[in-house]
Amino acid sequence: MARPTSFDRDAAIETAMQELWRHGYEASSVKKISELLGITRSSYYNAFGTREELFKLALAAYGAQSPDRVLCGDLLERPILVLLTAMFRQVCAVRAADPEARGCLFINSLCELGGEQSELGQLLVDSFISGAERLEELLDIAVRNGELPGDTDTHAKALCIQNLLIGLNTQSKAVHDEDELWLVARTMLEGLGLYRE
Amino acid sequence: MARPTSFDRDAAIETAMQELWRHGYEASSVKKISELLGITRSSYYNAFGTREELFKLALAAYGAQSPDRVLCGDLLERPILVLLTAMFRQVCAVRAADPEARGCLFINSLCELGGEQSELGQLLVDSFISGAERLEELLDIAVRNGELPGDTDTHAKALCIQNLLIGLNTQSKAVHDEDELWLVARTMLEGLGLYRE
DNA sequence: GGTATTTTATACATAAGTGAACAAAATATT
DNA sequence: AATATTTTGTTCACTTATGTATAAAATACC
Repeated sequence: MARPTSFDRDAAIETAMQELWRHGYEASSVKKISELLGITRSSYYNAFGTREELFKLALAAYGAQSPDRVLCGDLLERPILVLLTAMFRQVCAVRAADPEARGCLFINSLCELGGEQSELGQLLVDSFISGAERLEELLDIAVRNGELPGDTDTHAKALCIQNLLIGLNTQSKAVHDEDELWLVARTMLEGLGLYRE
Repeated sequence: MARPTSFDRDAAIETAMQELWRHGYEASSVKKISELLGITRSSYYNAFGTREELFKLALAAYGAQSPDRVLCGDLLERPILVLLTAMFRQVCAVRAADPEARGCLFINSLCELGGEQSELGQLLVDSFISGAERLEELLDIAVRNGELPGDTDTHAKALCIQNLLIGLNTQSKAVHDEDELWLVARTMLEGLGLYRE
């Protein structure tokens, strides 16, 4: 019962996400994104509200295609550590294959905004903590499944996995060779006793 | 034979560095920094040239006080791995103690600008690569000194150390407890066979 | 003291960026 | 077809930001 939008909302979010991924939050002004989308700022504000709102939508869109999304799923067929190892291999492949070396949008944003005492900064920090807790749960399951020794410090290992993810994604901005990235990931996973073929 | 500057140049660079550390490169406009320093943009341009130039000066000032500066020194009294372990402990302490959770200026900048094909982005990427090579040299010395087995893959371990540094510094934006950070560092170093008391 | 030299202040011009207001356009529903 | 509803286009008012140009101020040197 109203005028329809002249553009594809989901496609616009996707385009905006790619730009945020490329240049970060602060560099992605309403003006720039509007011009990129071929819409007026008027339409931007109307469709998405503030810059923060669109950023949150972009983060969600990113999450749906991120190589570490597998960790959020509920149904895990394969053993957890096999899945984890495969995920890291995927991360290395995807990051090395990006000609723009953008790393990970989430981690980039945490780095850019995590220190600020803004709503977005807090949101990113909270998501990071949730991610670590989720990983710890997965490792606890792995212990119960006999994939890991009973005395495994799953809390420490969960933080280490997060640490490795951060490092690989950021490092991929300087190291573009998949084998080099994988060398790091494999060495670290082996050192943590988490590597599984 | 000329009018002297009304401000302390080194102090100004230090103040600018702190601000760049806090909010990143793009957020630190000439206007903001000038107002923060209590000088006019005119003086800014005259004293430092472009924003890039001041940023490079700030990077140098940061490097001189960074917890990982020990890796650049030539004279190493203690065994290298003891020094390395101590450095990581220092990184954890310093990052946890920062009430603003700014992480590491260098790594923040690599994350923000590393992907862009700008002069600064390339400079940061190059510095990162140099850092990895320097670490590899140190590990090679450690092998020769008998601190590490002869078959150690120093290339892999050097990249892993860089990875760990990136992860800890960025993670410190979300994890403010020194013990938690150290837990990650120690677990990783032990896993890599690099931990020494 | 006069002069050369550099810093600082001020102004100018221009572009980018934000946010709101309001009218015009488009469409689904009645 | 009229209307309610939402999107879109346009304008306004304002701040931020960059870069330059030019004049005024302050000092060192002769």
